[in-house]
Amino acid sequence: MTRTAAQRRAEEKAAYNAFFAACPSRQLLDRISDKWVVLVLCALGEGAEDGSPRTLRYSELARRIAGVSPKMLTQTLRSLEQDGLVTRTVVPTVPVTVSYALTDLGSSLHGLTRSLRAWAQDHMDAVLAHRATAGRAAGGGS
Amino acid sequence: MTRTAAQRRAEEKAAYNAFFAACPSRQLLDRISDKWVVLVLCALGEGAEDGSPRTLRYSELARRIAGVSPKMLTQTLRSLEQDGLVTRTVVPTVPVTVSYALTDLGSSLHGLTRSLRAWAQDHMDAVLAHRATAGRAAGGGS
DNA sequence: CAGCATCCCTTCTGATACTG
DNA sequence: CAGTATCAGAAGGGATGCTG
Repeated sequence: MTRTAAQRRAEEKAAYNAFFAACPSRQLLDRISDKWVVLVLCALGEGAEDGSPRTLRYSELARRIAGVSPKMLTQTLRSLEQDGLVTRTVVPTVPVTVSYALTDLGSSLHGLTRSLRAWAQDHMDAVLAHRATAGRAAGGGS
Repeated sequence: MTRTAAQRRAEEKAAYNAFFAACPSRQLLDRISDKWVVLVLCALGEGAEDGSPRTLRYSELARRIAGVSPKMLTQTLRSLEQDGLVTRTVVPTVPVTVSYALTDLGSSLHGLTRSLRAWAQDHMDAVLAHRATAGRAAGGGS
């Protein structure tokens, strides 16, 4: 059981492994593997590569991400805020104004979510084609 | 790259856009934004960059992805097979043997899932730190 | 070994309605 | 505008038992 400090450090460095059920990274993976998370990060990150924060208001996000209910949008934003991926800024104007923006951490994930969205759009036809042929290859079908 | 505004409009209109609720790519995005999908693709794709298919048996997958129930594993594999991301090969040995492997389509997504898993593992500490400070920011920290 | 079927509980998610 | 609260239905997901 005796381990050197170097060994222990190396172990801690590779400590997180999403293949392990008990690993916290599994939960994190579950969180970011979410339709709304991907779309929110995509919306907030679009056009922000140049460094401009691209802050979006709550209603702007809701408009951009068609079909999202206020509940899910709020829930998603809250979890992202808690995890340090987005910032929430409240401006106490008369009709209160709330704007959201990506943090550096969020930006680092945005690239992936954008690719994910792009993949879904780019390969939609291929998947659709496969679904159409699937199931009839086995001769099954009543 | 010179495109008229009309051409660009037509192109955007025709393309899949996950921001639209009715767009099929929204459903596809929802499908691939799944914990088990990510882990299965990660498991099947590991070490397959050189072209070796890296086929895994059902039980091997189950062992690798700790904590997955047979139900979820089968369900995930079926959906991936239907969408043309993995192939399912049955070898009629006495104890029947079933192996799974990524298709080209699946391989194209594997890079993203691997990055996703890596992101979760790499930024776990940062997220954990943020969660710890979240909520107590208003009352000062300890 | 590799599933499928079933039960059953939990979580998620989407309307709807209401508030500061 | 930017949420919050509540409810009901849908889906997720585990445990168990059973096949080929």
